[in-house]
Amino acid sequence: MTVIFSKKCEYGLQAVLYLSTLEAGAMASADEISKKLDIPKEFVSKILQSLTAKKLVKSKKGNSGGFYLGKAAAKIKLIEIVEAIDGLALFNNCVLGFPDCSPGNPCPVHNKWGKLRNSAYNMLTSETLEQFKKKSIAKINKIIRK
Amino acid sequence: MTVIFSKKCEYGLQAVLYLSTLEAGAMASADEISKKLDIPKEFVSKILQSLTAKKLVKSKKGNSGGFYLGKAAAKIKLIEIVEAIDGLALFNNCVLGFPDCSPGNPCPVHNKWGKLRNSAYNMLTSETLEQFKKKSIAKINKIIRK
DNA sequence: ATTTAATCAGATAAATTAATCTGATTAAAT
DNA sequence: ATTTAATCAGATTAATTTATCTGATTAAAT
Repeated sequence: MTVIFSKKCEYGLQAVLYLSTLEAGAMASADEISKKLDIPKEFVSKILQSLTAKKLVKSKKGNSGGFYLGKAAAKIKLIEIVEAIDGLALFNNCVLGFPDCSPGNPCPVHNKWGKLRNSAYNMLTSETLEQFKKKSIAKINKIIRK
Repeated sequence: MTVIFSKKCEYGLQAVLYLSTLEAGAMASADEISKKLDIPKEFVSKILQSLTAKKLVKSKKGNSGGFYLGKAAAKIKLIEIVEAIDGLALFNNCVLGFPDCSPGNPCPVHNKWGKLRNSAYNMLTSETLEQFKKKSIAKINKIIRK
């Protein structure tokens, strides 16, 4: 294995980045998102449902319904999605799995990992979806559906 | 979830760090390791078996047998354990799960993650088990078995 | 020789995560 | 009104990871 985020979280992040590229007022169906990102439709649908429950995403039922961001892209940070899906354990637990890792009882890589973890946290908090928009559009447009 | 290393890998790293704290010529049984690190005996046994197959660890069968490092602690780096158990996908795959993430086709956090990933790699390659020895001893001695 | 305590090997079980399926509800469009 | 296409909800299945069990082999100690 070796993973930072669960598949659920990866898909959630991708889907939310996708929603952030839509023009104001537009929405995207689970089917559209699934096709554009090449991820299982029912799975992305479930994930967005859970994000809907947490107000990060909104949905509209019925014909021509779909999902859209729960608030302005300029007000959403990736960490919110991560927290909603995977939680913040990554930023609290010992990277080597030792119990009670802390400054007073550090594992062999405690300090190094601490710095890294802060950088990771920063990566997820310093920019908003709005600031990622250009890059998101570029990346999503290059995904080739198998 | 949200994990860097699998449980298997965490336990493997802990066990190898434990072996590195033994005095020259000594070995430790799966039972001893299990008790000292508070991890399931059969599991750590299996993991060390797989590391034995890869020559990172050696074992001696029979009464008063056990496991010991396959080479000098000064010649083993954490990355070798990680590679043997989890592989190096962490250092190759996109952190957001996008396909074909590369400088020419980057995801929104590609550059930031690239730097982080290098630091993580460095954390696992810059020091040997020998250099971690003091810290390993200190940490292991503070583990309280439940 | 026998006992004991260890690794080793393979099967199995349990738990978690990932993915899919089915049916109900909702609402726009015809 | 009916059809159609969407979310929603919950159940189910599949896959993977984590953990345990059983028995065989090995070798030191008595």
